[in-house]
Amino acid sequence: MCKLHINLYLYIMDNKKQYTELLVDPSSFLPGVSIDCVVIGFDLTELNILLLQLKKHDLWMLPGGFIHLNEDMDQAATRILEERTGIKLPYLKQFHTFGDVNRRENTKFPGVNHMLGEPFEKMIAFLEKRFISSGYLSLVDIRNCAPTPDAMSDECTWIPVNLLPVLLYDHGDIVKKAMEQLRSRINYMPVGISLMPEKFTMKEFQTLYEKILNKSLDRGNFQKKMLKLEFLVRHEKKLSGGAHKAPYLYSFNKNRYNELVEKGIGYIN
Amino acid sequence: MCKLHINLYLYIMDNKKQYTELLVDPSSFLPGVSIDCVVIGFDLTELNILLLQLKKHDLWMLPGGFIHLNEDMDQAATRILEERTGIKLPYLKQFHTFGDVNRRENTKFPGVNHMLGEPFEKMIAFLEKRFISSGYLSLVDIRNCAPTPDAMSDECTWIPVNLLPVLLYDHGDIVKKAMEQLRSRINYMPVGISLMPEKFTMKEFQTLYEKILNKSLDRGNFQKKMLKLEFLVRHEKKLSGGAHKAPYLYSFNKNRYNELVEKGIGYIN
DNA sequence: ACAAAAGTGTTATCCTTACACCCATGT
DNA sequence: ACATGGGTGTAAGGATAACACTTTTGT
Repeated sequence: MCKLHINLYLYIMDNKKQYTELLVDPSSFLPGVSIDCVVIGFDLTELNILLLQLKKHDLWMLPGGFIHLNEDMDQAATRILEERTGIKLPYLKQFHTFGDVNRRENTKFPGVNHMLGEPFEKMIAFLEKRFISSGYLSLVDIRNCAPTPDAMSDECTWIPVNLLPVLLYDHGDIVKKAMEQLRSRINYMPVGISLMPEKFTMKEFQTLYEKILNKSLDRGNFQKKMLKLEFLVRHEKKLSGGAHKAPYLYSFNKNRYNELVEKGIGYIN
Repeated sequence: MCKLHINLYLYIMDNKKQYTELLVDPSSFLPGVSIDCVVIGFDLTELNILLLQLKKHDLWMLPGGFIHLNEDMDQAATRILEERTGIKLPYLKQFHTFGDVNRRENTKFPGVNHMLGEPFEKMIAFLEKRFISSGYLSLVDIRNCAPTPDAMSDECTWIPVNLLPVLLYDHGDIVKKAMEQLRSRINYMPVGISLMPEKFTMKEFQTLYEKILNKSLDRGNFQKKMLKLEFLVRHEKKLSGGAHKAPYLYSFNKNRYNELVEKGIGYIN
C-alpha cells in the first residue's frame, strides 16, 4: 500500500522544513484523482525531463498534484506546472489517464513503518485511497524555467531522458507514454517554438528532431525541408563556433509556424 | 446541479422496470470517476454511434458506467461495453479524460423537482458529486452487435453521426473529440478489420474512409493504394449488384493488416 | 593551406493526383 | 445495345533520400 505519507512525515520531521502545505484540508480536492506532469526541456544537446527528488531515499518522481473542487482539470495542471517552473501558459496537453488498480505498486517506497501524528490524519486518509492520474505533457523553454521543489521534495531538476532513474509508482510508464506521444505527434506539436531558444542554428534545430525521433536525419534534406516551409527567419551568422564555416542563426515566424503546426509540419519518416 | 437521480426515480416509478441495478451500493465504485464510450459502427453507408435513450424525456446519452474498486479502468470500459453490445474484446482505447468543473451543465436535464425515496440515498449522494469522465473510443462490427439498454434507459440504438440529437451533459463534446481522434489517427487504427463485415466490395471500403475523413477520395487511386499494401484477399465477384460490371469481394489478411496498422497505413492526405 | 562543418545542388526513385480507357453486367 | 459503374493504365508534378559539390571559418 501507499507509504508516501510516512516518508513525508519522516522527511519533514528530519529537515524541519515548512510543511504547512501538507496540512491543507484535502477535502478541498477531488478525491482519488491526481495529475502528473511530464515536462520536457531541450538544452540544445539532450531532451530533459523535470523531476522531483526525495534525497533521503534517492527517490525520484514527476511533478504533480491534485485538483481543487472548483477547478477544471486543465486549470489544475496549469497551476501545478506554474508552481514548479514559474512558467505561465506553456504548451500543456493531457495525453492519457492512468487507471490501473496496481499502478502504485510497480515501484515501492523504501517503506519505514511509522505512525503519523494527528495533524496529518485527514491527508493520510485522502492519500491512502486508490488514485487514477491524468498525465499532462508540457514543452517548455528550459532557459525560462525556474525549477522549484514542492513541499514533499527537496530537489527539482532537469534529468536527461536517456539517463532516467527508477521512478515512483508508474511514473516510468507515464514518461514512456508521453515520449511515444511526442514522437508520434511531433508534426502536430509546436516542438520548435516551445523548446528552442529565441535564436538557434539549423544544427541545433535538427538535433531536437533527432532526439525526439531517436534517429539521425540527413543534414541537407532537413535544412531544405525546414527552409521551404518558410517559418524560419534567417539572421546574422554566428561566428567563432569553431574552425569551419559559420552557421546562420534562425528564429521563428510565430504566426506562420503556428499556422503550419495546426495542419501538421511534416517530419515523420 | 445534477438531476439525473430525479429522472431515474421518476422513470423507474413510471415504468415499473426492474431497478435493482440502481440499488447497487455505490461504495463499490471509485467515487467521482466515470467512463463514457463512443462506440462506432459502419453499416456500409454511414458511420453510426451507439446511444442510449430515456424516451420519456427524449434524452440521449453515451453508454457509460463506473469503475469498481478492484478493477482497472480499461477493464471497466471493456465490461461496460460488453454489457451494452455483447461484444468481447473489440478495439477499445481511452482517448481523453474530461475534467471541466461544469461539464455536466452544458445540457441540462428536463428537471423535475421531486424528493427521492430512501433506498436511493446512497446512490444519490454518489451521483451528486463532481465527476470526471474518461472517454473510450470503440470500433465494432455493427452486425455482431446486440445493443442492450441499461437500467437507466429504455432504448439502445445506432444513430448516424451526422444526425446526432442533442446529448446529455458534455457528451456531444466527447463524441466530437472521438471523431477528431478517429480522423487524425485513422492510419494507426484498425478501422478496416474492426468496422467492415467479413466480405465487402472496394466501394464499400472506400465509403468507410470517406465517411471518417469527411471528404471524397479518388476511386482509382484508392483501389490501387489499398491493393498495393497487400492486406486484401480477393474473392469471387459479387453478381447482380446492378446493371454494370460486377465488383470483386474482398476480405482481410488479418496478420498482414495488423502488422501494417502498427506502422501506419497511409491514407491521410 | 587545411580541416571541419555549413550551405546548396543533383539525381534517381517513389508517391500522389487527376484523368482516361476499356471491360463486364443487367435491363 | 447501352448505360452504369468496376478495374486498370498513364502522365505530370511533387516529395524523398542519398550523396556530391562548393563555401566559409579558425587555426
